Amino acid sequence: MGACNTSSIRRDCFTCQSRDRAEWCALNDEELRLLDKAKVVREYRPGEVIFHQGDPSRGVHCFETGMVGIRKIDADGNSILLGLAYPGDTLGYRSFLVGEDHGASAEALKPSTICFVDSATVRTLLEHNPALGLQFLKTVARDLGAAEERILQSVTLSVRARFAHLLLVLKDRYATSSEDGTFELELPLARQDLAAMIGIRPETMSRAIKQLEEDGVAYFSGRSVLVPDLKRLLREIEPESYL
Amino acid sequence: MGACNTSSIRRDCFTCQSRDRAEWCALNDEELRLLDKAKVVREYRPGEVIFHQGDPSRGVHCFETGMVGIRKIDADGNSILLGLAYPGDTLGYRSFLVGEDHGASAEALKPSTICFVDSATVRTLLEHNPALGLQFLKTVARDLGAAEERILQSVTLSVRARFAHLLLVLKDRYATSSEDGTFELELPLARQDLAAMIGIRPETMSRAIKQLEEDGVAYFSGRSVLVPDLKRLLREIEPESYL
DNA sequence: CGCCCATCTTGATCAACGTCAAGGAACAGG
DNA sequence: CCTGTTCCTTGACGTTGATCAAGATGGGCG
Repeated sequence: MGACNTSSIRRDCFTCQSRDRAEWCALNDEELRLLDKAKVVREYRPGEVIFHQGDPSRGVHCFETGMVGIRKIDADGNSILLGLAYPGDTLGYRSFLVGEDHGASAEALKPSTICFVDSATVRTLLEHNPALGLQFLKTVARDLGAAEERILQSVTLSVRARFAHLLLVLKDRYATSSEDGTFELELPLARQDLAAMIGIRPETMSRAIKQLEEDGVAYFSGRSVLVPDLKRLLREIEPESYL
Repeated sequence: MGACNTSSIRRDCFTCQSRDRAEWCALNDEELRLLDKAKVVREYRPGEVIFHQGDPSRGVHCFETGMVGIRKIDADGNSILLGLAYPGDTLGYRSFLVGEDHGASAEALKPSTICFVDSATVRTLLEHNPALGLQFLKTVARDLGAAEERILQSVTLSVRARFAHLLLVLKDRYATSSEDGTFELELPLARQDLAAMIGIRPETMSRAIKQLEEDGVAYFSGRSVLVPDLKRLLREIEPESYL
């Protein structure tokens, strides 16, 4: 699609708003030019897959706008959402770095614009600019920390506590008003996917929601959630508060 | 082994056998000299802690000989073994990279020799030699892949399947004979710690062991395990084999 | 040899979660 | 407006693994 790609507007790495949030902020003009020339932009509609688990890694994906989910499936067909990705994130960098096939799938959850950069280019940039590697190092180290935390939580915490935790994470990004402890939340995910985020069945998610409502911790209606008291929610993830 | 390196003998980074297995293989002589001068060697007895979860990161630890366990505890006191570390591994690099406190503890499980390298030195080396950063990048990316795999397994697989999986992992390092499908295994861990590796209680581990014995999959006696048929064990981690 | 202590095992019980099955709600397309 | 489809909820039930409480085992040491 040459110079144009969406509704006829030129997208390039220089004006990409996501760039400063990404690892690529380490690049200088010359390197950016290389990146810009190599990238292939593509729009994805909700449900479309950016790459499949098991596919060979051919490069990395630069997330420009939208929202995508990282999904991992095991041999039995059980799947969980490993996480959500947002503009500025780089997708599929892990498989690229270790030279393995993709260990998870990425699929658009909202309409998304994502650039693809082939392995050779990324490798050139990495060798050329050490700072880029250090940026990636920080990102992947952070991700690793989060993953390890999640391993612990998935074996020690109850569904209820894990769900409370998820709500708190989503709050930071999707809470509309957070004044006196009350806040409202517009969920970016369907029930199924909420369930997949914490590795449970949709039925169990329904019941967890019902319980939280019965206990007055949170009220759900469609995709919007009302939390009347942040402290009540926080108490859900605390150890038995012996007060 | 070069200058030798056991009790009361000079240890240096040049003759360290673990070096070529580690990220530090990227260093040249000059850099090695810097590392060698900065490092502080220390012996740890089983049970001794190298660093505690929550401690600020002051640098990284280079594993020379022995065996250590990485343990993570949550607010309720539940703990799991995130993994085992061996000579050649670098410990605590994650916290160092993101500049956070240690997210887990490291404790010696066997007598171990471990060098400490302060943050300033590592930072200098990283800035000085880009290849070192790329080495770390590979390591941490690999670890992240393993962690993500484990998240999925911990929520989808049964205790039995997770235990079978653990046995297979330990097999690669500790199996004595692996000829015709039969093999024997000398476990490096006590039951408690085996349990902690897959996030279950010791009681449950006992029962899992009993079950595997009743089904003829594996026989346990103290720390040695006899697996009469590898295929039987493999079948434990497969989806319901509709054969 | 016998004792102590830690570790491991066993049993009984219970809550949590998955599974199966059925019914309801929301929504797009005709 | 109806209809099919997908998603969500609810109920009944079974299984899994945690918990609590005793015992058993085994190794180090006097």
